[in-house]
Amino acid sequence: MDIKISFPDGAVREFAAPTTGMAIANDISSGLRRNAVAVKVNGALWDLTREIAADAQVEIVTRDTDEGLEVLRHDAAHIMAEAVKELFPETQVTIGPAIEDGFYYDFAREEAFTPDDLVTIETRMRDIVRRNETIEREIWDRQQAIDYFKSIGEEYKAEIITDLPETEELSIYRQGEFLDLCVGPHLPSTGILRDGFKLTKLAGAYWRGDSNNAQLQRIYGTAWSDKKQLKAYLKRMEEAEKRDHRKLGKTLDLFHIQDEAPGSVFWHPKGWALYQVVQQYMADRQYERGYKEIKTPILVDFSLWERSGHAEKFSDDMFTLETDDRRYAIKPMNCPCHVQVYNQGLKSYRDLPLKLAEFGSCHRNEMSGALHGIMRVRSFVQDDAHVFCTEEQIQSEVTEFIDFLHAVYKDFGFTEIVYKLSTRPELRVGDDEVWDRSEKALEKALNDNGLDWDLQPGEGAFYGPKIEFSLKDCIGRLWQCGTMQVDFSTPGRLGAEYVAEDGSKKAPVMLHRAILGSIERFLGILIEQHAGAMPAWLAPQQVMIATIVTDANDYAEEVCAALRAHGIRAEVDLRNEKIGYKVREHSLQKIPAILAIGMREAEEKTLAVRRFGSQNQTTMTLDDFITSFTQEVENRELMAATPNAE
RNA sequence: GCCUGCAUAGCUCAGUAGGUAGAGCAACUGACUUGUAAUCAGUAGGUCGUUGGUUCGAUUCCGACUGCAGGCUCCA
Repeated sequence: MDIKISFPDGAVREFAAPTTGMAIANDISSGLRRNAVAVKVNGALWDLTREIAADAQVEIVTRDTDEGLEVLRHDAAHIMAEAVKELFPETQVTIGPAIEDGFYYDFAREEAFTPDDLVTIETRMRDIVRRNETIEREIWDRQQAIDYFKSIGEEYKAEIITDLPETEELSIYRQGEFLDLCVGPHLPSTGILRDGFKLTKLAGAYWRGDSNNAQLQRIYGTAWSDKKQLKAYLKRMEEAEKRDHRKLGKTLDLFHIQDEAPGSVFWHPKGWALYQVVQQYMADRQYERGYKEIKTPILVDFSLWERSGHAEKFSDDMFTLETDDRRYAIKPMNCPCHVQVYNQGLKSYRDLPLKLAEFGSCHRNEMSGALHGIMRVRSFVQDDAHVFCTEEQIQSEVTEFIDFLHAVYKDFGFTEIVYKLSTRPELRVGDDEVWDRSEKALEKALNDNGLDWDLQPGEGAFYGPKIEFSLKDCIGRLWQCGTMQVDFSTPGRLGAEYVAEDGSKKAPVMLHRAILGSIERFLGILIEQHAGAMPAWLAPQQVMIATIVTDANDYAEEVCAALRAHGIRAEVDLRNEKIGYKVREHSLQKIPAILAIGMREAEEKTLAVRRFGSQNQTTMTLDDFITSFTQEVENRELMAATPNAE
């Protein structure tokens, strides 16, 4: 009997039933068969060797596609597990998925793996690939599977199966002596993985992601369709690490952190200049959009935190101190203080929405292992603001905020933003009906803006749902920056109210929101985004005036004074060095414009302008330079447009 | 906080099978007055993260602590 197989290009061909993905690929071309790793049957990923017995829509998945790579990476994880079981039979295997760029597998073993073990394991993996073991899919009975894994000491696997829904079909993949529970699909044999993989790092990971559980040993690896792709990836990572903000913070002399103040930043003149540009920019944009900037205390009596609910939920993260028989907390958040400002004087519905903003200095006693450069610190400043509004105003305020955030991120050059919506957790305050409305409001705002977003069920704050806006660092790690949180609880707890149209007193809704998140974290991402070469409007030092001969010093000073008078951040380099030396040094410092001044320029009252990223020089008058550079800064241009961008 | 690893000059790094360390750049001094990514010569610079132990002797071996890196957990 023949079955009809239709392909993505619309073609339909008949095959004798049953057939397989492998047979179909082979029938199309030997090249396709060689590159095939799986097959999509009516949209579901299947093993190449699995029988196709009825008419179907079929697509061969090749090794260089995203889905193909996922299969390869998943197989790499299984092959690693097989290698580990061969080398260290006392080890229990747990789970091992494919992840972005690679894979990992979590192992339970008394003894710790060493970096040397990684080399041994990788070598054994290559043996297994060379053996080209057949990988077979088997359907097992639930109890049989539990008994089997228990019998070989794989308690974790048995636990996984026990927790699977009864209805689930149990597929077990067999490769050589190694059997693993897995939904698949997998390669027909281990040899197909080839040699585009490498084990990268060793880490601890909690069983089922819960820090109350046992800690397992996780081995990470990366895997690609071939060795060339692997090398390209390793090269990419190496290049990306050059953009690390911690490295650039040092070489560009922006900031440092030292042992005596872990998680707190010492800002150097150039770093602080950048910091202030960003903060002032934010202050101006907020002013334009009707925010009122305030400043509240850092040290506040602990009782306020008890009333706000922070003491209960946050006390582990709070720094506290006792003096004169009073207990204080160093604020970890600004919200309770903002409510105190709101509470001064009677508010009417006509005052809403009231937007109170603060560059609030917060301190949180983050766990030592969580600290990371200036991205995750213990002392940071939030571009925090609280919008006090009525329930009816939530929707428009959230929409307005997303628009605001986009405008800001665009100015800084960020285009890739990851959106997440976190909804009601189990432990929460407020009626479900109110939660329904606020979650809907956030969801609608995301959808109205046509954004792709991920749902994080149960991840919301106890007082309300939130949207998280995350940006990626140089190696693709995600950092939450912006946030929008709906809060029905805090205003009531802290006695905030307004007089409504009907004369009754009501508690306002509070929207906690930040765009940069923390200025420290945002600057870290910003530095990595631009690889330290900041656009003119952000560059801490915008212009360096470098003299060629000492006789040009006076003119150089004159130029510097004129630039500074126009608000341009300029310095002079009068050192007795060759121009080539100065150009090299200031280029390495990634200064947007170097103005070289020799006798020619001094006599003609001109400048030789060299922009960062270009080898060219353009001679122009001081006035022309000031005009064009000022324009570039005012427009917040991301790329040097004039005078000689490459 | 947990797991693994790391800590040598201002920076980037080398080194010691246990006998108190070296390079390049930077700094300082002198010469050179220079035209777009490193001018030459000389000088100086280190309790080898802190702290216990083993040893005749520890920067090196072992332990603790602190910090950092990667990951987990947690978060802006």
